[in-house]
Amino acid sequence: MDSKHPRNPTRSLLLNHARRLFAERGFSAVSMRDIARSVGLQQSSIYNHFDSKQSILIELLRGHMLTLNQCRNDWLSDEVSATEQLIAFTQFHVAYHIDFPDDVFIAYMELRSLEPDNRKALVRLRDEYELSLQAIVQQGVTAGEFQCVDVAVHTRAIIAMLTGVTVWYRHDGRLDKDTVIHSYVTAALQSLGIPANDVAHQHELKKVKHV
Amino acid sequence: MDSKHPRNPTRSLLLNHARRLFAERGFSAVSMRDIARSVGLQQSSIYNHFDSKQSILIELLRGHMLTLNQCRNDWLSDEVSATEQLIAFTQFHVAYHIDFPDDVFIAYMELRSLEPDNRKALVRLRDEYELSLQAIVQQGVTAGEFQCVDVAVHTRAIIAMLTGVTVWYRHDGRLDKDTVIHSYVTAALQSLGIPANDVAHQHELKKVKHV
DNA sequence: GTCTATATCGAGATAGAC
DNA sequence: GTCTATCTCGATATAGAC
Repeated sequence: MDSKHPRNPTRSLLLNHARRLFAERGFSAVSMRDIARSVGLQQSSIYNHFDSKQSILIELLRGHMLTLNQCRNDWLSDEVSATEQLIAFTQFHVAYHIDFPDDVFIAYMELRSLEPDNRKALVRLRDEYELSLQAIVQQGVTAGEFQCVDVAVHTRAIIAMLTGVTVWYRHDGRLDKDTVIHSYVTAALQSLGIPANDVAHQHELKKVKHV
Repeated sequence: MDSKHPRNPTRSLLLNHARRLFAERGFSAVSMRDIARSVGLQQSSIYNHFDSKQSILIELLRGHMLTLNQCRNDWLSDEVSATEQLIAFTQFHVAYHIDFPDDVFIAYMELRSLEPDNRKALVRLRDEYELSLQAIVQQGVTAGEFQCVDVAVHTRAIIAMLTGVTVWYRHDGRLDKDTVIHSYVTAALQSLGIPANDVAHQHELKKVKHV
């Protein structure tokens, strides 16, 4: 059935509008009528493209999680120091979260709206992502580059700190994207005991390499 | 009407169960029947204690926000250095968030479920709390104790970092509450450029004073 | 103050014409 | 592939007996 092909334009439109609505109001508070009307269709027409409301959510969450891991792997290389890896991770994470805040918000809030099997698969992808940062932190602690009380707690602390950018960042706000990223890179590195002078130095190196 | 007095036991029971259900499934996904059945009542009996579903949410959110600000004011004194204030704030914030994760989660997620007027009043209380941390960070930067790129961004970064404890902390987990708090105090201070040795020292001082 | 019964509405999903 | 019409269910809220 061609209508269920990922590149069907009506289907893509529905996905994009559902993403925005789910992020704004929450999955349970959005009706199929809301989604249909936002793209100028009748409610029943959605079922030509998706099996159910839940299947729309699953596709949004799977797409986000897979893309996040894929982009992370493309961006990072593991042939550098833990400090350089942390800088690269932070730059990637904040930039991605600034660009796709709706996906991030839905992934954070609506995993519970999934049936158990679907939820488990997505939690695995989320854990994979978080553990990739934990490996960096552990490597830095082992090498004596980083100082922290507990690697697992500190990893979660950094992830939460960076992800919070989605709550307040606005494209027309006081600070531009690069400044915001620089702020978070400094905060993340300093949180692990890297002095501010070294931060500025390393950060600059990384920016020349990757941006 | 006595049934709507705050200390009515059935009313308190309803509030407590609604809090747990809203945190687990989200406001929109919980029905009045769910709340009533969880305390052994019929659905219509709730209306003897609350005017509407929305009024239950308002009472939970208002209670949380007022208590949070009140407890913070009781805990902190502003006659010490910015570093000492930050330690006290972090200890309070993490401890409170460990103790009342459901309130925190609902406050984060369900402000959007409120009608505009009610939402505005609560956003004001939330901002008041966040600005109290921003004042500490600003004081530390001005005094040369703290290093950061942008005070507002770094304040939000710290709040998000600390609040994240609600996502993963379990009372029967690997780490006890004091160790978790110590981890976050270290992370917060280091993020502002305070060296780890000083952190251990100051933190100990603070613990002796307050615990 | 709790109950049963009911009103009114909107939800997700399906059937079948075009 | 979209439409209209409809099914079935459960939602919030109210009325009135006890």
